[in-house]
Amino acid sequence: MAQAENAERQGSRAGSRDEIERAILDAAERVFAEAGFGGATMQAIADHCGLPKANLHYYFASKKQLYRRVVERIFRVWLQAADSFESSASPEVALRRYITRKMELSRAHRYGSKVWANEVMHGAPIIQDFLETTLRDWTESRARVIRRWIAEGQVRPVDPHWLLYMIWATTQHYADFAHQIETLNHGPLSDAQWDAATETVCGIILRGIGLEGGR
Amino acid sequence: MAQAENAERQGSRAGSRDEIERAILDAAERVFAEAGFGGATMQAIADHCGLPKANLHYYFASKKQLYRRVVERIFRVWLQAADSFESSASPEVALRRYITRKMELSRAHRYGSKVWANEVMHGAPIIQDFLETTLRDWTESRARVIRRWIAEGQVRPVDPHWLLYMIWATTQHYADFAHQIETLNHGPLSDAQWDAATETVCGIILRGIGLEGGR
DNA sequence: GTCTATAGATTGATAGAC
DNA sequence: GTCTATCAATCTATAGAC
Repeated sequence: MAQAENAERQGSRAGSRDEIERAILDAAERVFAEAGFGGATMQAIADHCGLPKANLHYYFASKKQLYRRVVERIFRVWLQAADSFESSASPEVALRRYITRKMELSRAHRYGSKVWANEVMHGAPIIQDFLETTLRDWTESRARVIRRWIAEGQVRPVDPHWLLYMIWATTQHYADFAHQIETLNHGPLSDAQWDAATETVCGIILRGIGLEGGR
Repeated sequence: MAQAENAERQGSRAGSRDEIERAILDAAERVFAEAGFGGATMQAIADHCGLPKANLHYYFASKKQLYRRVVERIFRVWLQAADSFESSASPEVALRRYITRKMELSRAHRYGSKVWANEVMHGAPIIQDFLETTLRDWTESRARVIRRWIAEGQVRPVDPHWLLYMIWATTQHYADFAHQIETLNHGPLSDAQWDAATETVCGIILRGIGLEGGR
């Protein structure tokens, strides 16, 4: 009943507080991605979610805080993809699944990827602590797995870091440089093209470290 | 004599007009890279080259024009790297040389690479015509070369575009995400690490498309 | 909880003395 | 060609009516 009262008070057009916040975060993610933090304006974000500008300051105290919430949300998506790198699986399965998941994320969360890239390019003022803790721990943990594969003779000897950077770079490129890719492609990639690109990325990397078609 | 008069008139501290413009462009490249176009301020650029803010407007009419000049300069560096992809060479030599050159550029021109990435991520408002002409022509020309290699059985069958995107993504990642890499590495990459990363990138890609160590 | 109006701060750009 | 002072525009953030 308290819920219904609440909905009443909010008027008919508006959704719940969570829904409105999500709408604002979606709009902000897109505007931050396309204009950068400095180039983004609260007015543009308000326009993109059909809200009066002042309302944004009711839900989020400041532009900086809104930006921080956007970045935190992207971080959760990143963690989700990181989990798909299962150290218990074979190198073929683990890497193929991880690369595929990262490609899917680049397609589904283009704007999030761009915000992340912007944040890192600008020196990671917001997520520096995350880089030094969660990301570093995750990277070293997977590096150990890859070194184990190498010791077992399953994978050609490479520094795991250069391999991981290559996977991150290549998959995220399809989001961050989507505009360039779509210009060269005379339009957005089709489903078939996404599949082909994913397969090619998997193929080159797996074969490049000595997997698939062995020797 | 007219030259000496000119130097006289400019005062003792300042260099030639070209030197001052270059100093401004260097500073602008760095500030645009680290803050984005919207986040960059003329004041910050002026501080970075030790000039009063108003002088910037004497040499460059507007912030937008200064930005355009920075991007044009980066484009010339890009063209220089593109030339290292020699279609007359063997696939091993051509690709290894191109990748190596791109890695060198990522190391030498970190800020330029970031400005380029920013520009593309924001929809390439300035360089769109270049993407549709020079870049597209270059890409299709090299795609034809790669398809020829494939037809000759020298390279495994892959869509040349996915291969080129992979090379661009991986090499530019070392500039654009330098902050993340240096955080994970506990400091800048050493000469030996740059060499090792370059060698690993070459090795994985060449082997991934069936070159080096054949089968 | 929503919206209009505006205060307060920043910044791009220019005027004018030197 | 250099530098100080300042205008004009823009944007974040808030006040206050509804």
